[in-house]
Amino acid sequence: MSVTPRPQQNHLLAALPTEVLERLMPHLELVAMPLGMVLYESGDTLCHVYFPTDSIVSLLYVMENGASAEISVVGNDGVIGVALFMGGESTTSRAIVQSAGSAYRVLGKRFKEEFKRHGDMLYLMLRYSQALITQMAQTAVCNRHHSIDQQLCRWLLLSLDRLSGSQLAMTQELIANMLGVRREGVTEAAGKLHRQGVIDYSRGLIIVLDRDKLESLSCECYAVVKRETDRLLPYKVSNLANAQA
Amino acid sequence: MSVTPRPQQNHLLAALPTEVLERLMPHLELVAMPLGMVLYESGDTLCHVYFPTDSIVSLLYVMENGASAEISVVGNDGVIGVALFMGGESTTSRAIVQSAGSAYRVLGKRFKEEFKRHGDMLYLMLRYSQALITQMAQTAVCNRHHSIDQQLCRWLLLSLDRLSGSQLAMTQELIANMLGVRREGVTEAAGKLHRQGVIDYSRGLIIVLDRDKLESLSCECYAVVKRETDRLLPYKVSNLANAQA
DNA sequence: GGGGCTCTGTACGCCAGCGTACAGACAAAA
DNA sequence: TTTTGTCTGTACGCTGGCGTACAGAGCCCC
Repeated sequence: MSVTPRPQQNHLLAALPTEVLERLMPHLELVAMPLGMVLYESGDTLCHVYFPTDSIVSLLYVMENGASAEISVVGNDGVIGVALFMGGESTTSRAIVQSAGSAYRVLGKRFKEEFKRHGDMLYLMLRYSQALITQMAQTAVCNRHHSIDQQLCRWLLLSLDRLSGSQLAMTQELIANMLGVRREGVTEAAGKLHRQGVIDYSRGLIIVLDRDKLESLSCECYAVVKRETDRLLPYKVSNLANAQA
Repeated sequence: MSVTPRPQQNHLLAALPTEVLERLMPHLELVAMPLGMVLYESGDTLCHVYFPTDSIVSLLYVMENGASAEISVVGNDGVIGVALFMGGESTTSRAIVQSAGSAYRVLGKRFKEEFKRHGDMLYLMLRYSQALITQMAQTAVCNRHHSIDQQLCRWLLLSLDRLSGSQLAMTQELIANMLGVRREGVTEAAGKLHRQGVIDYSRGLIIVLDRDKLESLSCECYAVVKRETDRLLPYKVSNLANAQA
């Protein structure tokens, strides 16, 4: 537990050429990411970008009446704070830690310096942004067309992919907030999965027993996002500048 | 009708410094955009980027079973084909003309050359991309939480903003496809608006009579997207490079 | 051991939106 | 003028998810 995570646990950092990463390294600051921590609020001017190593962050939109909906989810596959290099400096959503862990962060200013060198970092970040866009688009589709049962499966899979192991510490209440549905709806959906032997859980700890079945019960949205993310960001993104040509 | 549209009718092109626009000008090709024209299909490799002058294009996700949902809408305020410069070269959505008109297009290759000069074009495109992201996020929220009545208002306003005048040529069937709901649902919602004197319509032509009321009947989503878009892309985006610093 | 808190399970009425079906209204074509 | 096709209106039963309410169950702390 007390092992210091390496920056390379984040796939984006790992995908950077070594010399770029070394340039960045002195500016990387390890931060603890406790559950519920708010990295930024809707409208806040971002001052850091975060690269999770083993934590998961949700981008959540909170409506005027307090209801919420998850827009996308970021783990060690991504970065929080794309608005910094997109030029907007802030977004209309909230970034909140959904699964505790750590992250490396960089001052936005430093980060933009590297970004502006117009090399691998820029192309990598743009590709990641497109993956994020895909995820948001699919969230919109899923919210329109799929049942809570299906969405819960999708959500569990998205989280699972960003964690090691097959457990996730998560209450039904929190999941309901993310999905933007009633807690009771999640209870029912989870109950069905339990009865089918797909998951096990109690008091905020969910254990996935049968991942394959989970995938088969999920809507197509999970697979679409995963396929596209893998396409855009293969494990080791090599020679980005060339790929861009 | 037969007046040739100017490139500057597109806000993004208009926002470019004159010397950049002049560099681009020889490569701009005017194309007619008839209703229903598909600019690209899910998975297609994009070869042009399109700058609408007076047409409107929907980014639509089509599911395996044929059901669809609009992800975002692009008019003379934007550009179709961000995936080209994001590096993915394709997307999971379809781009289809929702309102006939014209657009200027540029070969992706040419466009990327200018983009890579790393100047105003790049920053402008990134800012636009963030506006697009905001729109997608809000679509997801809206799909989750708001009634068809509210969504129809939002949709009409989004379209209206991208057209001159207060008419839109659009059947209820098409609107239903965009919103991802039943045609009958749109008929009912439109009927309510009609009875309240907000709109008038017949056989594919909708006339907005009371825009203020339309805004008041819409959910917050419209205003959120509009505010953020205006923030990111003020009418004349000046001195982009400095704004980025 | 008991009190309090959080998390989960269940129940009931309600309604928005769905699927389906069909009829009238209008327009262009024949 | 009739026909044909498109667009719009209405109806009916069904169900998924909502709002609300409350009860049991596990955990921590005093």
